[in-house]
Amino acid sequence: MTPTPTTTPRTTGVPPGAGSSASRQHTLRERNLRLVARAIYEAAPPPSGTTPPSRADVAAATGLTRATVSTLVDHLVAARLVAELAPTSSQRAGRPAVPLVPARRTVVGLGLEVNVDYLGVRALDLAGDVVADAVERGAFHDSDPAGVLGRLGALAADVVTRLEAEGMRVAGARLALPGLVDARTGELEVAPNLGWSSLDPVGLLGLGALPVHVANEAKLAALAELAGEVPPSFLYVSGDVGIGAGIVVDRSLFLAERGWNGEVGHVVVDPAGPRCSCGARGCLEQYAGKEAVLRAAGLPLDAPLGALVAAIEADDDGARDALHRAGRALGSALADFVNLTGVSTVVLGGVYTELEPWLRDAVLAVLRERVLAAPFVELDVRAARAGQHAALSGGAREVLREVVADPVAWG
Amino acid sequence: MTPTPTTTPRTTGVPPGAGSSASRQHTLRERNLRLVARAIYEAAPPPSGTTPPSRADVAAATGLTRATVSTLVDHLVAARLVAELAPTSSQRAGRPAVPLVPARRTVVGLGLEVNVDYLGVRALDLAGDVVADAVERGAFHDSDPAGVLGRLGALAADVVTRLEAEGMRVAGARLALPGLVDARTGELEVAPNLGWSSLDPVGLLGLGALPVHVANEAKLAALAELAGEVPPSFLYVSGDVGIGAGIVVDRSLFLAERGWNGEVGHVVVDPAGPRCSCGARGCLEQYAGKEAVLRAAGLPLDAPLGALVAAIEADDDGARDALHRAGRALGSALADFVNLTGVSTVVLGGVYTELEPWLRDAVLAVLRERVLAAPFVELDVRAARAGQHAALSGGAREVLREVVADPVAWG
DNA sequence: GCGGTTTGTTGTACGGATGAACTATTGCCG
DNA sequence: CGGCAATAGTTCATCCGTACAACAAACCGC
Repeated sequence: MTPTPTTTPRTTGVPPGAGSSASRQHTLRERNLRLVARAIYEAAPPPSGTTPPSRADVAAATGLTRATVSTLVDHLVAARLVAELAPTSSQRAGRPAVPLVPARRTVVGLGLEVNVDYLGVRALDLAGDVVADAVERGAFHDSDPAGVLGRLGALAADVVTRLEAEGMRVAGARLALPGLVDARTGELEVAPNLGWSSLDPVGLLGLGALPVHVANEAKLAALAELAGEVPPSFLYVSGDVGIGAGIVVDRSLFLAERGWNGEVGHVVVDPAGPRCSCGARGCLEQYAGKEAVLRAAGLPLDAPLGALVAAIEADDDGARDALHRAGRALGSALADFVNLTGVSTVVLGGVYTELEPWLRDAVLAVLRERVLAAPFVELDVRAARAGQHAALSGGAREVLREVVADPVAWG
Repeated sequence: MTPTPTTTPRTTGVPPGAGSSASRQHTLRERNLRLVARAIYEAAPPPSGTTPPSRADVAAATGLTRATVSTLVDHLVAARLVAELAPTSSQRAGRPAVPLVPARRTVVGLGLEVNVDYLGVRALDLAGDVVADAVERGAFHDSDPAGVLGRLGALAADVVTRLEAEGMRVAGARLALPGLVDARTGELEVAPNLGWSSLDPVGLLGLGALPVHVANEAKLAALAELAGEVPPSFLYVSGDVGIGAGIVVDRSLFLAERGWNGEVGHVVVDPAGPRCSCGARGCLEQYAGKEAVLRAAGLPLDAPLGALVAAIEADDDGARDALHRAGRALGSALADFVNLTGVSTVVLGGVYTELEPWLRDAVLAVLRERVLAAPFVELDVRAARAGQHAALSGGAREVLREVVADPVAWG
């Protein structure tokens, strides 16, 4: 009866993206390559006392045969993702093992960042070494996105050409921005402190073919903590003018929907409190934001953080008290955070890192009072350990994590 | 030099559980079996108008060859996980397809629950049909765990023997409890409304070899929503005396660390508010808990929910106002929840389901004010659709999800 | 009833992991 | 100093699961 006898698109009943994709033979190889790469990489950094693993060690750890591991490792070595050290004759009998370590200065990841008072580029190699670092101070409050991102792009391009001249391959880049970034599209919705909104930062960088992903600054900074010893899951809270957070679960970022989580700065501490820029009343930001703390301590809003530390160390009771009250408010909001996410470790980043000695007790005390599971878990509050401009390191690290997760793409 | 020449345990440098395990040939088959099973199962339920997929449809959807899909489907049919319908001669040319559907009454999952006023067992088959349902009312406030769980175990054992007599296999069970359950060990730390603490519920059930996992009631109830049409990620908030929640991300439960998340009942709404049983002040429970709402509406604390609904429908301004205020408080706590998790859909469960018509506007209004990403996402607040005793269905469903995820174990 | 069409099956080829040898290189001990 | 035990890494035949292509089966329309 239908006049058009064309092939009618049938409703098959199977939804299109139902689950992951089909596994073929080469999927197997990819997965095992990843397994071997991870075994080598995760063995490397913190317990530096131990010898790097050999092919046989990797075989034992992964459950693969020595034969299989051998061919896989050969691939990784050929791809310059893994390097062999000189066979160190151990004190044991038998043929000496060939230690396998992450390759140095072969493949690098790039971390980019624009924040209120600086922009920068950092490159890490697979061993975690900083092979390039370029930070420019500036005042980017209410700045021009095209100009600033163009400048950052030029800086990054310089770094890339220099590294490539030295024979390294740049695997990709992560751009950290202090705002709401759509984890799916990579577009920036709004960055209040920069005065930016609704733009595509990757295009403005002008970095050509280099794959660049964009993310929120606090979230990339959270990933930088993974370079050291941390529990597999933690909340990274970054204090600045605003207060952002990254949720790390099993060593990877929690990004439901579009990744707009961790907005701890606008958790209500007191509905009768002062009005916040977001329109609500009594947001945490009004108690524990950088400006709120400086004001409470009787310091000018543009005072450097060192001034606050100096005041405390000079036994300024006002300053100490300001931090104590900020810590209680922070604890209150973090109690909600912990109650809602079930993650029991809090890492204090941003300006909180330096202030941690005077914040920690108050935060922890409130957490102990208010977290329901407190009797059954070990609550932990600690300072971040990733150093200056953590988002740069975290971003670069994340690029390399992808390389290790899919070594085939880099063979 | 060491006096004992035994093999010294070497420090290999590779951490033991580094990543997943090795992929062998049969891993490939397992993964593809899962893929095929999912394609068939996910195609089945909601768009019932469409024809079930054929082998060729599954091949097209998964990217596998028709040949491969054929052998895999044959396995699933032999394992009685999938059934073939009669080849329906469609109106198209060509050999008629054999529609593939989830098998009925072959493998079933069991949902168990003990709550304050009832205990029950429910069995679902792979098609989602209820094949057994046994609920007993009771008053289990401050009850004896061994007695109550023993009774539930006996009830479950009856169901199991009856179903097995009919030729079905019981794949496992999930026990829902209104308290803090350790997602790793399955132990119950505390269930205030039952007066239980520090016990191993699985042992007290006495169900022998049947694999039973334990989980929080709200979390299993959340999973029941997946039977209908829901977004892949949502917050399920279950109102009762206490207020619990389940966080569903990409159609599976978010369970960081020990799964102690979603404690939205103790988010602070007002630090100057009334004291809560948890020790803090102004917890959401004091504003939007069942008893708080009844009290505010001028009803006795043990009044049935219907009384509140009746009062509202009789234009009782006090009752309507009580719900409006509860909705505002709920909205405030949920705004924190949404800001912290980034999940923008809220499903109202428990007593909130029935009250949703009078809660929704207030909740949504506060969310629109307070969620930072509100301008960029579609916030949604809706009533649960899973029906009575959702945790029973959610638990049973979860068992079956595991069966489908690893069909090899049931071949 | 015959070509066209779609479904499902059969046989061959190929890629990748395995396990059992085998080689390589050391320490230990007589 | 030479044989032996021990450990690391490699080689090769085999197995397993998927792809590809050809084929059989069952329908449509004309």
